[in-house]
Amino acid sequence: MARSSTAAKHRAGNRAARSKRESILDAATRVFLDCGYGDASMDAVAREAGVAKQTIYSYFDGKDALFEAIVRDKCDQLLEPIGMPEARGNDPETALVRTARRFLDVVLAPEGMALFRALVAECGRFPNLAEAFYRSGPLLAAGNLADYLAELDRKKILKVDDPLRAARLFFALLRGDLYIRRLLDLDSEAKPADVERAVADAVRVFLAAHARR
Amino acid sequence: MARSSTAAKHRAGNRAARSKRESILDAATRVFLDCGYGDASMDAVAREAGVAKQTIYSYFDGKDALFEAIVRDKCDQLLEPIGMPEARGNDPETALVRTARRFLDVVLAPEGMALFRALVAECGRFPNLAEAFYRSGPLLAAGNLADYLAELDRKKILKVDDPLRAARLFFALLRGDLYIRRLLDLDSEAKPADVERAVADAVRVFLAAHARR
DNA sequence: AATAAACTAGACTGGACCGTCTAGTCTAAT
DNA sequence: ATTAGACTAGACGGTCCAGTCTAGTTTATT
Repeated sequence: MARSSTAAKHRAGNRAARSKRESILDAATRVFLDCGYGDASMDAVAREAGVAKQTIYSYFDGKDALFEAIVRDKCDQLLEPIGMPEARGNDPETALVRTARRFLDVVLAPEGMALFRALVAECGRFPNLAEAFYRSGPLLAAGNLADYLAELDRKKILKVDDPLRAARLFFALLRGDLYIRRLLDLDSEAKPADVERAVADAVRVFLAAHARR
Repeated sequence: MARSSTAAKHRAGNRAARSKRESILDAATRVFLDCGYGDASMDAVAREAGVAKQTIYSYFDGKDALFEAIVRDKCDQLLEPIGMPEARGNDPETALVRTARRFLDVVLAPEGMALFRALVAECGRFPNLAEAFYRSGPLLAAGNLADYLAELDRKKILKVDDPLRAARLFFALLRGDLYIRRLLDLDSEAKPADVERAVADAVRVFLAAHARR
């Protein structure tokens, strides 16, 4: 273990190395999410990062590894707000509206969409990435909401027999027409008014279905 | 207009030419939907179709045109059952369950999923294909269901203020956890029991939200 | 049978791109 | 100043592939 390769040092991380690593990651994120894995070239990443191609290979093992790194990075970064449980006031409507808004803001945004499209496109090549995304995104979000719904059920505020299933249905309601159109890139951005309407619709239907009568 | 090229004759379509054209389309469908546009090679299509590569180019203008052709083909073919309006009995639950089942059978099936993944992956390169899919799939299906819901509202069986929005929400409910997991290829096939549960959940929530009280 | 069109097998061109290599430059520590 | 490690610019080998071309074979039509 006497040998200490360049790559190893980089992975450990000086200050300078970290910043170089990050600028590579930034550039790679732009290139990969813009072009997709197949059409992204390592030369383009190097150019975008203002770095020699060799430098990329001293920080990352290859194209696959770089792609994995940027996807995991963006997953952590984008899904963080979705993963956090919403403030649990006793007013379910407010909490649901906030949860829904936060979800759609991330999911419909250009970066979130590009990430998801890349994952869908490459799920055959990188099944582990798809799995990681699912766990830290949809699964975590549904779990958190389920906890809150269970609480509302205990307090007899709503009637929620199966909190996890209910949570998943709530997020499903949010993946409506707007979502499909964004996924197919038919709209380049979601208009805030449409987002607000999607939120309101989902909350209304959800509350109607789980009202205590 | 005296000239009659090979390609022109093929487009007009003998019987033999049509069958050759179809075997190319079949092979191309398999290759494109298996590998994705980028990783599919024309040599692979030729091999799979049992045809010389030149023959493909005498029937289609190039890789793009071939991809367009197979996507439009599969759209027409797969989305046909979704586009048809459901028998309109006066029992909304039965009609909704049937509609939901038909939708999920197509959408979750390997071919339907592969088509949609390809569209999502290539929507940047082929925006017109995404648009065509949207119109003959989600838009048509929602339109048909909306007509039925409007009828139910007129007959005072359900309360549906905005039939089109309601129809879209119904289909959104069907794109739940099962759908996301299939889209990311985390499950290779949907278990019938899970499909049936997704159908029942969606119908239950939808009816609760639109019940006449 | 003759002839033209359709088809096949495979070579070939031109280009893109991954990953490596070389030669030289910059930076920082001794 | 010297020296080692990090970085740059660009060339290069190898692979893959879209689309074309050639030469020969099959099919169908007259």
